[in-house]
Amino acid sequence: LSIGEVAGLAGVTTRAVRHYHSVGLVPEPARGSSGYRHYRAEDLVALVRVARLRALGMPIADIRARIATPEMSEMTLSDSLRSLADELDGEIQRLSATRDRLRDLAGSESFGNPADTLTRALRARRVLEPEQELPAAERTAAELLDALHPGGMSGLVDQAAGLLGDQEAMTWLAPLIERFRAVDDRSSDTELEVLAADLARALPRPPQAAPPIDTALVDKLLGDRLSPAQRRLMHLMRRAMDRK
Amino acid sequence: LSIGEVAGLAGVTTRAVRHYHSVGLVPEPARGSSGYRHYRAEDLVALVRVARLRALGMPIADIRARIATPEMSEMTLSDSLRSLADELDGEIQRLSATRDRLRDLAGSESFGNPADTLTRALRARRVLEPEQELPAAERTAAELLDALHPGGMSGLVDQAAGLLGDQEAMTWLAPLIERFRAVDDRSSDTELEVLAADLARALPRPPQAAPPIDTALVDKLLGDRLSPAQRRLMHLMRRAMDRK
DNA sequence: TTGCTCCTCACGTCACGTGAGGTGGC
DNA sequence: TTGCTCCTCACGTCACGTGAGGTGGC
Repeated sequence: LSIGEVAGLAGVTTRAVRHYHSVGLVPEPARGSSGYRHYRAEDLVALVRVARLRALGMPIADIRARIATPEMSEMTLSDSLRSLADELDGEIQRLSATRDRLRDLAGSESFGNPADTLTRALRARRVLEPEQELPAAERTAAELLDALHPGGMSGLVDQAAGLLGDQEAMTWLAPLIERFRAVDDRSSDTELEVLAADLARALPRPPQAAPPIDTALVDKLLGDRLSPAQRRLMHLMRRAMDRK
Repeated sequence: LSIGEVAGLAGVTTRAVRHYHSVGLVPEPARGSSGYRHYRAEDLVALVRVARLRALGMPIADIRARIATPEMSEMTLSDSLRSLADELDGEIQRLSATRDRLRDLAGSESFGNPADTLTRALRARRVLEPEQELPAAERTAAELLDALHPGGMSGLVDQAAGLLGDQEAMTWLAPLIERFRAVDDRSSDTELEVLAADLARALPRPPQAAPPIDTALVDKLLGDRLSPAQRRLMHLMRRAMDRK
């Protein structure tokens, strides 16, 4: 038989057959005067054995080990088939989880647009007027928050939904947002400390679910984005939150 | 931020970050005097965007296409997420099927031992005596049949179970097997023709489920294994079966 | 001063796929 | 004589992993 014929019978390509020869999985058959490989029954049997295991997902190294020690008992073969099945179980679970998240994200319409997502959320809560846009600095902040939060902006919005949905909370949160936006270098230390304390009291403690992000990194990121006064305010707030 | 810091925040390795730079997925950030990359908020945002899509299984080429045309609508993004999910569905199905076959084979104890499987089957049907071994030539034939049959030897045995399990059939099948084994070069053409006709009448038509194997290939394989008389017998049988 | 992180090549991974350039077989 | 199959390099795939050999930063 020619290489194309045995390949067809084994259900693999000729390239795969040559590959198995080159790595020693299947011995080279005899050659004719033209250099063509001539396969006999044993050669086909050896090839099909390998092709079957490959089709089941067994790596070449494992197949080689099995061929090197043909006295390996059936028990051991059953065991390795079972362990391949177990590995597949794990992979199927991972893929299923990813698929479910993909379907969620495809339906949520908020993936990859953190600023728009936040704008919509704030408008729905009347923190922004229907036609009012988010200030540029806060759009950047939204993208950063989205990047740092494992669940992205929609996860953040979900997490903050309790606060944003609470009408009573909004009556005192809105003025705080105004005061935060008004901070500049002319704000006095006393003002900053009072605002920091007020904000720390008002804001919910971040749930431990989100892995803690090194505050030094956040500081580095925001360093060139905030005014010195805002940076001092953030530090005061963080200290106040930590004591909480 | 350093490359290690952004990599940690994005949940990837530093090598992956450099790779994204080298293929143009994430722009190179500014460098310090020491040659170190210095990442700012935008750089982190760009990196996390890519890392999220990669974690969802989107190929780099697709991510690049999406970045090249940022005006691509949310609809299109939802669509590609959905199509990724659909691809995963297919892969999950394939993996589940393979896993099930692995579990079957692990339990069947007959994978990879066609001759032993056939010996057991024949002993159970009393075609072989309990201690009688399969003749060497028939062991080879069993391995070849196993290799050529898509379901392997256990599939073949299952397929032949109806015939082997039928006590009445065995009463006339056993003598036919004896007559087949006795064929040699002294057998006359008439004898061969009669035996071929008898065998063709007795054997079940192979079910069409098994993909037909080119008879010329089988002939090549058996050419050096059978005596000329046996080859003639096979040809006569095949002709008789085809007419059936 | 000692680790630790960073830098840039550049080869390795895994199981073949895919030409490139040439020759034998029906 | 014309396709078709076969032959042997040898690079390509995919997304990085892994040293190798060297230097800056805390």
